[in-house]
Amino acid sequence: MTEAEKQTRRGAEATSAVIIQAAAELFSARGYDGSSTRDIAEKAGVNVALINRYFGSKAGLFDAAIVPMLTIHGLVEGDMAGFGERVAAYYFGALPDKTADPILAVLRSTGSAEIAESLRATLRAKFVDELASNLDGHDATARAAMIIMQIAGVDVMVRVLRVLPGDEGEREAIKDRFAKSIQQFVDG
Amino acid sequence: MTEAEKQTRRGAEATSAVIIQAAAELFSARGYDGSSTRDIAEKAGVNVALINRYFGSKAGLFDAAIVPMLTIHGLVEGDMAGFGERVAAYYFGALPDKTADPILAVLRSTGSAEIAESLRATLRAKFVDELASNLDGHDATARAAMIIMQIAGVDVMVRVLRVLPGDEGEREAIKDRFAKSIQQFVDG
DNA sequence: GTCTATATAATGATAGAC
DNA sequence: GTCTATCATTATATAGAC
Repeated sequence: MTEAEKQTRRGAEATSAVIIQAAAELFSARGYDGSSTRDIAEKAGVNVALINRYFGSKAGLFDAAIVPMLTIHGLVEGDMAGFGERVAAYYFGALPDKTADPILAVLRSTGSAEIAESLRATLRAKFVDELASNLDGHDATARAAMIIMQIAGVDVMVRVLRVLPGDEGEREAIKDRFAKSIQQFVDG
Repeated sequence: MTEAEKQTRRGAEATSAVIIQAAAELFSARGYDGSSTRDIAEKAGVNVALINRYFGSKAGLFDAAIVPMLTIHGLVEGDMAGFGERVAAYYFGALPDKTADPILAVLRSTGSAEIAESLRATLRAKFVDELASNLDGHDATARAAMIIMQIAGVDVMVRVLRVLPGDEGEREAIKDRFAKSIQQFVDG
């Protein structure tokens, strides 16, 4: 390996990718304020300076790593008659503890005014409006809003704060009610 | 005023009180990570050093300023038949932009692992269990959990992220559905 | 393309004078 | 009881060598 190769062995694209992956995981786990650029760089195995080189700023990295992942495609694909059950199974099932979850990243970053402000339009379009377009019948937007609010609520209480559920019996009871509560807004 | 009085004109109790008031407002507006002890001290009109003098640490101040305010007494007092309407009116009404709101403080502080961890038991007792004790019929805990999750969801989407509602018509439509959705878990 | 070194600023916390 | 002064740490971001 030549001296030049030592500094070229990954390439801009691959380096961006590993930074984005590390950022997505850290932002998900600790939120925006809780994730330092140093920690992200270390996790990615790159030099700190490269974060600003490729993304301009920490906020720019959040935009690149989290915003494009904000989607509900995984939830709305499939029969909408099983939507409530599907969402309930996701939140009250095995709980994968995914290494990167953009919704967790957003909910853990609500303390940053900069992030919250920049996300408003994106969340509206990618969540509320996108879901509404998958709902038949009237008042689709209000019904989509109710569903998104409930998903945000369960995410905060179950995954971020982990206040719920208390035990296994409670988990089943809440899961059942949650599925029905979501589904009623899908149905009308 | 003597030299001694210059350094005694408020007293420990009053000084603690103004610090707590300033902290409650700043933590509510910017969350834990977003509120520096210097900003809190400045807002309170006291010296920074007094924060550690009286509360030991920034976390100790959060405990003193936010945790005792975490209660749903204001919501559960009154006829439970009107609970859903009451909560909906609160979140979709004039929106007071209260200067201090402990729930906002918590939701904006979820990025801090230290805070989230220390709040778990308190939130469980003061919100879920407290509300459950105000519900008649079976499965009170699961129903209380559903209500708390929906309140957390509306708080995040409406007050913290302000993704909803889009306009006035939407506000009314969501408010109506939200009130009914809450009330159904009060009724059984 | 990647690094070292550093600028600059802010943080939480403490010691000790008054 | 309150202050000044400061410590020690950490943060984001940039300049410039290689």
